Amino acid sequence: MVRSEGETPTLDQVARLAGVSKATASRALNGGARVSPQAQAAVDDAVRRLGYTPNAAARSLATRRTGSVGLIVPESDERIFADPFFAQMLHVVTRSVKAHDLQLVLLLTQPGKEEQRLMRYLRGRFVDGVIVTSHHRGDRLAENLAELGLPAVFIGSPWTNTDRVSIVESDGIGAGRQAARLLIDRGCRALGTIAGPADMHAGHDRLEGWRQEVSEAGLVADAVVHGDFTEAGGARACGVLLDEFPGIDGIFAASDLMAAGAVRELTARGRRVPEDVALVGYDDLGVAEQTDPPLTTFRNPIGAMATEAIRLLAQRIDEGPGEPPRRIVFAAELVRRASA
Amino acid sequence: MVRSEGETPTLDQVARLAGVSKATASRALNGGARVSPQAQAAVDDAVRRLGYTPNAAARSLATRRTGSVGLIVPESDERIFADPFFAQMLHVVTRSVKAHDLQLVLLLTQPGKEEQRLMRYLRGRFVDGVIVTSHHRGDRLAENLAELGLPAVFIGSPWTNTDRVSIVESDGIGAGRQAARLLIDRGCRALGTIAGPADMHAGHDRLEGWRQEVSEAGLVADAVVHGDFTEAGGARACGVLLDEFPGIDGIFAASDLMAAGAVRELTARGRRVPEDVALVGYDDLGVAEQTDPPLTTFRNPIGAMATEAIRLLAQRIDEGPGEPPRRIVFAAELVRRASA
DNA sequence: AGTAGGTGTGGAACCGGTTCCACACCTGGA
DNA sequence: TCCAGGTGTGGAACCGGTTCCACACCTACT
Repeated sequence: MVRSEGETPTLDQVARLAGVSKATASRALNGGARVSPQAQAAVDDAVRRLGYTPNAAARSLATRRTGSVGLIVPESDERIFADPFFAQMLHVVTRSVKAHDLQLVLLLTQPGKEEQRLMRYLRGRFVDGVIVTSHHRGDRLAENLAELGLPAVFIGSPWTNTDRVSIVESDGIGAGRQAARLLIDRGCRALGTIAGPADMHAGHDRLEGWRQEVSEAGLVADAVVHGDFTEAGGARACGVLLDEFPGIDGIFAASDLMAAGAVRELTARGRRVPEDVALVGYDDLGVAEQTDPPLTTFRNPIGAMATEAIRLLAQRIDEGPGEPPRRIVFAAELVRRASA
Repeated sequence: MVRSEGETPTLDQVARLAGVSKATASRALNGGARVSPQAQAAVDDAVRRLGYTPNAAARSLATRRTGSVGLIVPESDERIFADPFFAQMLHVVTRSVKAHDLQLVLLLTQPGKEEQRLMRYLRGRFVDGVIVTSHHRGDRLAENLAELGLPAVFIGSPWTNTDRVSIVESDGIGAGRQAARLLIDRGCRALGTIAGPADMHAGHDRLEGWRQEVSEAGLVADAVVHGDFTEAGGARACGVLLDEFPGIDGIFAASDLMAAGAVRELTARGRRVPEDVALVGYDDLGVAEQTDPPLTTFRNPIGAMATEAIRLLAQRIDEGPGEPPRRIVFAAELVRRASA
């Protein structure tokens, strides 16, 4: 390389070295429309010799694009690192984002807190758009993002402003119904559920579907305890269920981590799974295979959701705010193992 | 707010609304040196009424600062999400970075691969500096970063160019020695170790320390099997150790995850821990407490390392390349539990 | 031969901030 | 009274790209 260490070459230097104008050099860099083969070659060569890379800030300023998107996760640290859901989510989002040649900026915030700070950041246009996952009832993110006019896609529905942002989600109602149906079909008559946190939409839907199916089958659907999506919380909730409804013989837990806690609690109390109590989980992200017995559960389609979310976001960023927000629902596929 | 939805206000509009020049408005925004109280108040008011936030790209272009730093993790996906080390690292780095009012850009790459793409990104000056963790032997990151002149701090030493970048690490040699000493003191005479991957410096140091202490005690230090820092790999490595050195009575594993695998393998083969084989791990990030028996291990000081790394990085970004790179070593504290 | 239309090209404006510098004004000390 | 020195202020240059537009040139068709 020609340039000396430390100082970064500019487009101006490239253009001079190639013997063309900045305008032509710029065009040559970006696809080469309206550039002669000779000019293109000269620029390519100059770029190589100088080791040139466009300055991100300057390009952003001119194009009004940054080429990066934010992943907003309004969740407490413990949950983020204990729940494979987030690891997996981060994984698939990272991969999808890479496929669109975008950069990912991770924006972890405490739920409810720091929202001002976050909005200030977003208003600065550091990112072209955002993916929001794990949205809670109290957050005003959907509203704030819509007002800001920043392209946003929610993975998992927010509680309000659902018509102002794009949403990609899994069919929690359907999963809840299927779980209940499965337990009923295998002969369970005293059903209970360990639901997700009441302030999260995903858990709410699974509970709602379960309720519907149980009621329609003519059974009572009042054995409901809310957990916090952690294993310990699942064990606790399971304990409460057993105390209040001793005859319980079938449980739907809204996440595998909570189901794993339930297995532990049931085993500790001498109940066999599935003989005494059948158990259905949700997520299938590794945990379900490692419990004893392995869990019958639903495969949370987060790979598909993330891919679709990024696609939607990239499209929205490219096309501008013309199109109305979209909502896409993926079915969660039942995976039968031994627990029910 | 006065402005209409969608369009972002500029400094020019703020200045006009406040009745001052752009220059004065800019000064008022940044600390207010050389600004009269009246002008300051007028600008503050205009900012509030317009809901103004400075445009990141424009500011970056002018100041040659972006206000964000990258976290480079050259590691395969499986390991990143299976090993609590990374979760914890991400957690503490996120927190430290926030304290310095910086933004974190997560840069996950496959080890060895994609380095060109990464360097192109860094040359674009999207970030002011980088933290590198989990460096492998084949990577040329240290060299490339040094040449680029981008402030960089490695958590865990790279293999080469150690004098051209700043390094924060834990004392692997000391830990290896201590582990060996502990096993020897409790009466073990046939020692083995499940070392880390041969291409990672952290594992190398722990092995080296162990070797030194074992040799100095007049014992043979040839029972060495390399694992891959995963649980399955630990179990496998333990199996190999037991096959080749049946009389083994003390093992040092370079990570708790591998130690957990070793516990599983030992138990499966009917060896009691610690009665038949004593076991020492490394990391103490949650896993060590959950094995049966809980692991005697070393507390990997990643909180302290991350804090220090960010401090060093922020300082280097502020002061420019004047100061020479620094190297800081933290001791890993022994945590005694039941396995040794 | 004359013109319509396409192709390369470079000058210059522009994106939205920061900062250098010149200048006006005010204060206090000689 | 004069001047040195400090304080606010605004004009203008600058950061490093992209893109609009005018223009020159060349081809092909009427």
